[in-house]
Amino acid sequence: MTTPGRTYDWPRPAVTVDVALFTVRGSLSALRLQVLLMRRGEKPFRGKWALPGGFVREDEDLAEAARRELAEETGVTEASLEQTAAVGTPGRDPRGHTVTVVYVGLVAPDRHHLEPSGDSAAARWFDVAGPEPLPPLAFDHASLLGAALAHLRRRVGEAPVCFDLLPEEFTLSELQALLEAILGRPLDRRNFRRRVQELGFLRAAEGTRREGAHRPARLYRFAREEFERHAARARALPF
Amino acid sequence: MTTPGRTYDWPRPAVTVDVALFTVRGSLSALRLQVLLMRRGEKPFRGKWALPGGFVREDEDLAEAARRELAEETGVTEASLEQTAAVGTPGRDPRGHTVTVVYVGLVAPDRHHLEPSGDSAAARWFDVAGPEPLPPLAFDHASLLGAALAHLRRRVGEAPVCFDLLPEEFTLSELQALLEAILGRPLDRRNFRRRVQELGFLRAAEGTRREGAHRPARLYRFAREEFERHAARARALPF
DNA sequence: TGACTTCGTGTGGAGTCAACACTATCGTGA
DNA sequence: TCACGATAGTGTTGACTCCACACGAAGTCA
Repeated sequence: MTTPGRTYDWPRPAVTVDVALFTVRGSLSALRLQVLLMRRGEKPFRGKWALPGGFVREDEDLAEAARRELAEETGVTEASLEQTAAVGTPGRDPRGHTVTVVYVGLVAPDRHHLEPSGDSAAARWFDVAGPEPLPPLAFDHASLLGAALAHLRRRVGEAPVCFDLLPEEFTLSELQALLEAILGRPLDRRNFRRRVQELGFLRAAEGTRREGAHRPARLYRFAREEFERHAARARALPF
Repeated sequence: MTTPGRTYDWPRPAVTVDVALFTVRGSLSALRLQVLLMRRGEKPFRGKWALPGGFVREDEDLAEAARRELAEETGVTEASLEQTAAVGTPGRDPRGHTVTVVYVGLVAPDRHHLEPSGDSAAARWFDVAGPEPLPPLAFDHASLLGAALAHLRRRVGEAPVCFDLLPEEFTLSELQALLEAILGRPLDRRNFRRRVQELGFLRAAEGTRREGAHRPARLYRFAREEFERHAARARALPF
């Protein structure tokens, strides 16, 4: 903030945003955490997979740029994004000095259609932890992805981000399976149920869900107003 | 990361770094947390106080830019900086669209001399929480400062950042006073002493420090090698 | 030598956390 | 229709962690 003149005309680093967008997919008993990658259609790294993202436009907010790039490249429009970090290591982009701001987001698997468009040849979901490893990524995106995933896992216990991934009414088993998929480890069922119910922003809904040859499950809704009221109580969930 | 051509020539946002540098100053019984501000010598906001910072140069790493700007503007060279967040709200800089990456750091009050130079008219330490409030800050720096302080307070229990602020040998009372100043609240003395000693990377040094008409205090050193070995044990201190 | 100041130390009670197993309810198929 | 399989739903206990709290020790100074 110390330029002598009115404007600053020296060579500037470029500014990009990259989005690590996660979803969960699969049957309740085998939910898999997935990340959205795009196959690059242009140089550099043509043909390699990368996080969706792109250049920030003049007079565009960072979060807005992240949303725009995500929508343009993948058709995903309704994702709540959170900033992870900014990275500007020289040499990370062969086209020139580039500072990227990484965002992380979560979307429901059924609330979006992949519509790769424009200069993006293809967009695909990849299992984060599966039998086959992620493909090699362009730029330093492997490292960005790792940081984004760590951020998501730290964050998912602190805020009700995950309720966006569930239908309006859901069962506690669904909620638990969702968190297990994100965290990548199993949770104790009784402890889990006790805690989330003590939080006080789950409202029992009418009816149950019959979904197989077994006892039906109670349905719940996320009571957003209760959550906002008792935001003080919403200290980190110990997951 | 989707430019069609080799380079990207559209108007770019400028990239700056800003540093919220904190120190503690005062007598042991009344340490005050202070932040380093500069009085701007140029438009815009000439005459207002602001965080030190400036434009990132071509092919310069973000952290390196933060260190350079800090050194150029204030003469402070040995500060370990940590990234807080990136902010790029349109309109936050009247000169044009500017994305800033905020760093937070801590320095010992006696290990630096303020050497405002170049285009900086003045640099001064201000009490963060004192009888007189901070002056109005340029740009959105008040908000950046708040976020940086929150980051520091979250972080100070997780890593031994604060040992940089102490002399080679220090007493537990000094360490406690330091943390109290940073956190802005008192800590229970016995709990504090028990915890830090259980961490296992304080090594008792020879001798004591006589500093008044009372019982002298044992001296300790920070055993960095022990810390690195038992980094696993270095889970968050419950401060 | 008495007063003052900070140093240094341990326990008990409350709350939190993880581990753990059985009954309830439904569908299915013999 | 009855036995089986599969998931839903529910409490307790022990270990650990956290916080609150008070008094003797060791030095200086008047």
